[in-house]
Amino acid sequence: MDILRDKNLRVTPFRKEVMEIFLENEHAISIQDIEEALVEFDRITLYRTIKSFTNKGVIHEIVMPGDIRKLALCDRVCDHEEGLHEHNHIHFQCRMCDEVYCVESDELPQVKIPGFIVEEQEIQAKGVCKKCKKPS
Amino acid sequence: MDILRDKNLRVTPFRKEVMEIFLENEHAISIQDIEEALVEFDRITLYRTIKSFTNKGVIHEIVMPGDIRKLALCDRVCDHEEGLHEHNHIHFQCRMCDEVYCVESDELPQVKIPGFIVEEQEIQAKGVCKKCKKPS
DNA sequence: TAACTAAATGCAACAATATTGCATCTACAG
DNA sequence: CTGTAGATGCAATATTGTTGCATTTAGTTA
Repeated sequence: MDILRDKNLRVTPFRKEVMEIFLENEHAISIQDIEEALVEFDRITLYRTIKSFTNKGVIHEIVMPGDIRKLALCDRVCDHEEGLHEHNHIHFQCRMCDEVYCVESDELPQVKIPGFIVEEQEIQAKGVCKKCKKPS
Repeated sequence: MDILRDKNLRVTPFRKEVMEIFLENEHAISIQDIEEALVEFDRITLYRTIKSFTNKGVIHEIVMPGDIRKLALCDRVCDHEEGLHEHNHIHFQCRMCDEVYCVESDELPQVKIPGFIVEEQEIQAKGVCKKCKKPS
């Protein structure tokens, strides 16, 4: 739970539970996933916990086409500050298992749009994930 | 209103009004934008209208980081079927005016992820739009 | 280890957003 | 002009997220 302490977030039993859930999953999870994983909890506290985690850069929000909203730990693939996503960080959704993963791309070329100044870009990809490609 | 008729959607006064709003704006609009533009309306009908339009490919939904949900006409930049977005279609949000645009990129290279099969990709960009870059 | 304090929690109440069922109406095909 | 599938509008309800406030607690300091 040093992740929390490092970000100046108090380590409470509830926050530990929530962190466990994130650490157990290697893919991004939804708020519903968290709610289902918790045995007993207060919704308001959960929402505030998520907000704290997001503000401090412990987790980040992922929005995919089709109203899919997920959360994922930040330090897995990036080390962002205040919503900035650098590196070759891509959000990938598998069409077989539907899971969303934060992955790194080999190369991530900068997009150009005539007349527009592009400062940040985020790529969302769909296809088949590593697991579904070659089932264990 | 041939757009609607072509997609086998009945042309009703309400749908005409909604279409007008889409046609008046060259950027994507939110449900709230539509609600504000309508003088008097039934929310349920509006939601159902949006759902019909989306299902038939008249409009498409755009989800941007930060819980930003917008709607835009499809035929402007793409000719998709059932949520498939092909072409060099990019969703761009201006950090000055906050508007979201559907734009085309010069080139849009295919992203590669080791171990994953990438079939589709969508790019969300942020920066400064054409209008804010050089104010009229 | 005891006490303090800012941070976190949990309850109640609320606000905003979206959906379902059903009766009525209407666009448009024949 | 008429029939009917599709669209509308109302009521009721579900889902999702927020605010205020009193209470508790993590982590610091004495």
